Amino acid sequence: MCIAGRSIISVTIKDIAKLANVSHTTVSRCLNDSPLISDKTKNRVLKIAKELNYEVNSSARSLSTKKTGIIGVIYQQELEDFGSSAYINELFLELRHNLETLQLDTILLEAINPDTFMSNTIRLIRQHKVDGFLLIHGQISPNDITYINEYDIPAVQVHFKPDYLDLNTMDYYITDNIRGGYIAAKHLIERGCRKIIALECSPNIGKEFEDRTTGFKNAAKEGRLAEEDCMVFKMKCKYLSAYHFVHEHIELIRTCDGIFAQADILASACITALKEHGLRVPGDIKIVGYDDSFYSTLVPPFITTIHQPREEITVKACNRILDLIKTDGEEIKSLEQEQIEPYLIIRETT
Amino acid sequence: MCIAGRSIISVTIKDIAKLANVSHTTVSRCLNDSPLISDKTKNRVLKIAKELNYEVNSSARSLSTKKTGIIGVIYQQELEDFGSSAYINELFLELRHNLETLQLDTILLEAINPDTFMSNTIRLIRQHKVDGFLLIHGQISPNDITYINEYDIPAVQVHFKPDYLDLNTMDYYITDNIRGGYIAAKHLIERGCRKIIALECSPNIGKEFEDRTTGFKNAAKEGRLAEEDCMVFKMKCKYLSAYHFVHEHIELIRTCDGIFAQADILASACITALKEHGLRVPGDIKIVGYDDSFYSTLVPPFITTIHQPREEITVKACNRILDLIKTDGEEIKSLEQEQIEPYLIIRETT
DNA sequence: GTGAAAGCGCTAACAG
DNA sequence: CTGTTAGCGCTTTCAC
Repeated sequence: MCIAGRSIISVTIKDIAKLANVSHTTVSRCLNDSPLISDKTKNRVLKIAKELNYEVNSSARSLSTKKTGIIGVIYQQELEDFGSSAYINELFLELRHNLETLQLDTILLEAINPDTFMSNTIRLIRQHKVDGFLLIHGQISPNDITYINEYDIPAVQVHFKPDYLDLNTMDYYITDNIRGGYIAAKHLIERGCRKIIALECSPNIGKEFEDRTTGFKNAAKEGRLAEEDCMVFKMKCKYLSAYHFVHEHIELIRTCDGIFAQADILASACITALKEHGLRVPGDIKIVGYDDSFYSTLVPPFITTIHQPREEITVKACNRILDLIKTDGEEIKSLEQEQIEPYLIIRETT
Repeated sequence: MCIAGRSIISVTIKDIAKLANVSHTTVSRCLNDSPLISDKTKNRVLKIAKELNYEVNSSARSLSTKKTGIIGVIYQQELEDFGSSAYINELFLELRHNLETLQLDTILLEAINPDTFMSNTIRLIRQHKVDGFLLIHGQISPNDITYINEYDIPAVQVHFKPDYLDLNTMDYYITDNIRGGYIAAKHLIERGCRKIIALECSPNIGKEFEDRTTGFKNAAKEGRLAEEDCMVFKMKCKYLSAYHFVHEHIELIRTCDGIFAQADILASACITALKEHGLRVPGDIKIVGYDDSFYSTLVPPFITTIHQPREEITVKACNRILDLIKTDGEEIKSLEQEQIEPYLIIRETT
């Protein structure tokens, strides 16, 4: 099937114009649903467009509108380890999905090109390759942020909020980690725990884990646990770290009745290791995880955990970026900085 | 920092041309390292370009070259479950990384738009939004394949090879699953196993798992195992499936000395469940997994497994797609269809 | 309501 | 070796 000798793969508005006996300008207006055009011609043109299976040439449109319909999603290289970043990956897929719903395509990249060490963020902006950014990155470079702010590039920070920056100028949707830690500890205490260990992930990304510990301590104080009965241990967010921790501190752990693991993967490791020492969960010791990632329902007993409100975060972030792109700095946009509350999901480990 | 009153963010070749006292054509040639230009002007122009921090406007370039520098990577929606698709995700990140090394950006999408149920593949082609595709998808629609073939869109199938299609027209890099199954079983037999259970993942994507079973049986026959001593059980590729399987068939399993789990996650589940029944791995029963995903080194004992040659596959696929894009159907391209051999990694479960 | 014409930033054919 | 010119496909004034 060919139009004027050229394969159907590249139908242009001129082709449609010819068949509809109008100018290509009119076709363009029809396709963009301009109010200038009469319904009659609009319908006729759209029908032909459909018949020809027309799709806009996005380069051409971009060149003239300066919009690409593409969002750059920046992720953190170090999180490539899918084991310890299950939640981030779930987050990413949700973002991509939501963007698609909003008719936006997604370019995924690391902040830094691993070969040239140049900023991908800045490159994409200068190349006009994306309309904006979603940043799932706890340690984005200050340069990038400055650049984004200076040129007023639409961008929203998702999940992470780098604490080394003054982010007064950038939108973000993050979770309330203090609250999450608080809920977790409070739940343990309500279940009767009086001596609790918190497993804090380290290194800290932003203050994510530190905050969870803060919340944990707040609840402990509120529940009148003695200082020495709420201990905090830092470790890498890896299965083996928690696994070895349990083996190395088993005597201490035997004297405890609760563990707050700041990631489900750590909770899962604890359960396995405890089992090897003959300790029962939740009989001998109760455990609360964090994230509500797939780890929490991988092996029985399923893990009581803090649900990260990914649905809300991703939907809001995607809608927001779309807004920013559309208004494009016309109106002075107010800042959207929201901290969304996580909540407890009770399963079998408490 | 502004050039002619416009912010540095949009430096064009005309800006450079003015400063260098040449035509914009010359600038374009310099930037593209044309042999037509004298070294002297080339150096001068490039220096200025660098000073101005010039980056090409990719829409403009695309419009005129019909190349976008973007590859569409199509993944399978059902694989969103990161638990049971650890390997695919590792594969994807490697692909993205390699593409970036080749100066290609990556748009990630599902084959079908989940809202409109239209083909994303075809949309992107018609919109001229990508130069080609990498397909990590076992069940890509015949329509998409037909379209890709008909219009000669660069595309290479990675890891999967849909068996319902005549793929004589498309490049692919896949792994030899029959070989993988064979190696796994042979290793068990060499370690002294005489009664082995194979856990086959189902549903089958392509013939991936079926092939592994075929290889398994070949090795069993070669090792003179009795028919009834090499059993095959099908199950979902989920942790819990294998976990429950062990509990439900523990009496049978006690009579066995080897398990070939067709995914590391299944192997991991088996180990946990066996431990709960007091069976030791590898003492009482030996286990070989598949994929060499992060699951295989998550919990001790680390899993002996079949390494999927992801490095080779991804590098070859990315280089190939770049080739296809460059030559752009000029030369009649020969078909690249390679089946790459997986290999055994011995760890602690055998 | 519709069309003619200009322009987005780049590449490429053609001329010199 | 370099410049002039046209054109990629679309949107957007401006005129009618």
